[in-house]
Amino acid sequence: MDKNDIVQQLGNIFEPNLLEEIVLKGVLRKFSEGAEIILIGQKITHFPLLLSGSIKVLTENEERQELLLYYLEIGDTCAMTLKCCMGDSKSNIRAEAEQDTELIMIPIQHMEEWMVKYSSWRRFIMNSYHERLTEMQEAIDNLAFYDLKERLIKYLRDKAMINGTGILNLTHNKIAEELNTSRVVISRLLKKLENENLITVGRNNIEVAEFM
DNA sequence: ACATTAAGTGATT
DNA sequence: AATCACTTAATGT
Repeated sequence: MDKNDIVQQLGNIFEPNLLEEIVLKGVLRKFSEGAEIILIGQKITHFPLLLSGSIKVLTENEERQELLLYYLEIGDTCAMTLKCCMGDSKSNIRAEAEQDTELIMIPIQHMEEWMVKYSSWRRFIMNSYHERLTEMQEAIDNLAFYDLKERLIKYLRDKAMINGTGILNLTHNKIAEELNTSRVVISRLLKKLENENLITVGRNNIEVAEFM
């Protein structure tokens, strides 16, 4: 991916002068599927702008139990990282490449400067906060108001959407971890969903039906 | 052939 | 819905 591609991907979001600065100051990075992008407790020196692929963002407690929060797609940035730029600079989330992903990493010192200089940057930041906050709210009432079976259905549907395919390479164990439950329970629920013809399950993969 | 990892099952809380 | 203990099946070396 070269400069022209970057301009292409982000051209609708940012004004030309800002685009130039992004290309100039940013560092291009690639992560392959499954790679860890940000770890909990990691110090944040750059914040990511997503060029291609997708990233999943999770929280984790002291016992290393995790919970999926939301996905980032092209043109998104991580609001949690933005938060880190403001105050204390340790990450309280974990980010992992959901697919092969290209990012442009921008040193955090440009944050504030750009807020003053570029209106498209201000709009972008506000927008990101808004979107992420909305997604967080969804994640919360998902947790509070739905049982595990419904959460699992949502999880599979989102995953299929993000990956653009109904065929998901997942183990029951991975799903259980991301939904913070146990493998046995997931296995049983998947079997139920299969009986309802919503999915078909195989070893290391699940196929989500079209209409789901 | 053997060890490892993923998934299925029944019983219990 | 979680946990335990155990089985079966698939896969890697």
